Amino acid sequence: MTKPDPTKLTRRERAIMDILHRRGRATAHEVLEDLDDPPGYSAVRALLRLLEERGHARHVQEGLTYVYSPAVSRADAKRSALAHVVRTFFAGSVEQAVAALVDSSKSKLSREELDRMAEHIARAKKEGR
Amino acid sequence: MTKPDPTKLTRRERAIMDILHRRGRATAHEVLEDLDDPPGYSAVRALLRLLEERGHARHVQEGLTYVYSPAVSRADAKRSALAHVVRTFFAGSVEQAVAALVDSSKSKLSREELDRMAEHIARAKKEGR
DNA sequence: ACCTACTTGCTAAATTCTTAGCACGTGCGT
DNA sequence: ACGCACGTGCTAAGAATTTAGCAAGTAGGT
Repeated sequence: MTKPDPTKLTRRERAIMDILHRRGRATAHEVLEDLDDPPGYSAVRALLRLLEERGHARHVQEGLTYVYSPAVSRADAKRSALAHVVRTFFAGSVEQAVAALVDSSKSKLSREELDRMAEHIARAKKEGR
Repeated sequence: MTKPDPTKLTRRERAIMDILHRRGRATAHEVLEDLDDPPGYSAVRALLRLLEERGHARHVQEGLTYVYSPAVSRADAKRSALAHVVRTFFAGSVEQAVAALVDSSKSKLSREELDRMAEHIARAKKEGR
């Protein structure tokens, strides 16, 4: 089982994989809907087939149509996406990334969310002892 | 001034922009060093020229050689990279992203870092009142 | 049973990326 | 002043991608 490397994806492939990750699962039509600058329907189908062939996506047949989803677990995808951003833009510092995340949407964060984050960090502190 | 859209980058272009962001500034040779699966030197130079032409990068001449850097401010780049990941993998929830970030490297985070994060959140809570 | 509306697979052409190579310019050591 | 080592710009060929279109199959309504 060779793990698919997301950095080797083509531009369109990347766009499609993002949609798959965002929605969890999607048909060719749904992917098409979400694409910026959308190509034809056949093009989307061809790309989905390719992605599956290369191990980035899977599909399940539902009635007559294929429903695609990412081949890697959501958890792994999250981890590696975050790791990449942290490494690329924050010199590997998780602390800085968290700070930026909080600042970037300070106004949109409810008191409850902030409390839960604080709690989460407190818990990490305990465990890490 | 139309802002360059990072999602429209080609695979190699993306790889190069990541290096530029990571290093802040780099010559063609440095970019080449950092590339996985490196192409020829001319290829790198050509790509850098293209990136500049399309507004993704700039260069400064230093002695005889060009030193490239990303065209957008580091702050903007961070913001949009994070926003993209949060939207794609965390259904827009900053809280979940922060949790994943903390969990993903629990063991590597020092007590001091955790304290500073907690402090940062506390401050956000105050301001948001 | 047939027609319509939908699906998929596949092929091959069009477009876009990617690359190497050549021409030329600049600074430095001899 | 010359030659060498290094830089850039450009062009055009090669590789890879993206795309549309056609053939065929399935379900459902009439």
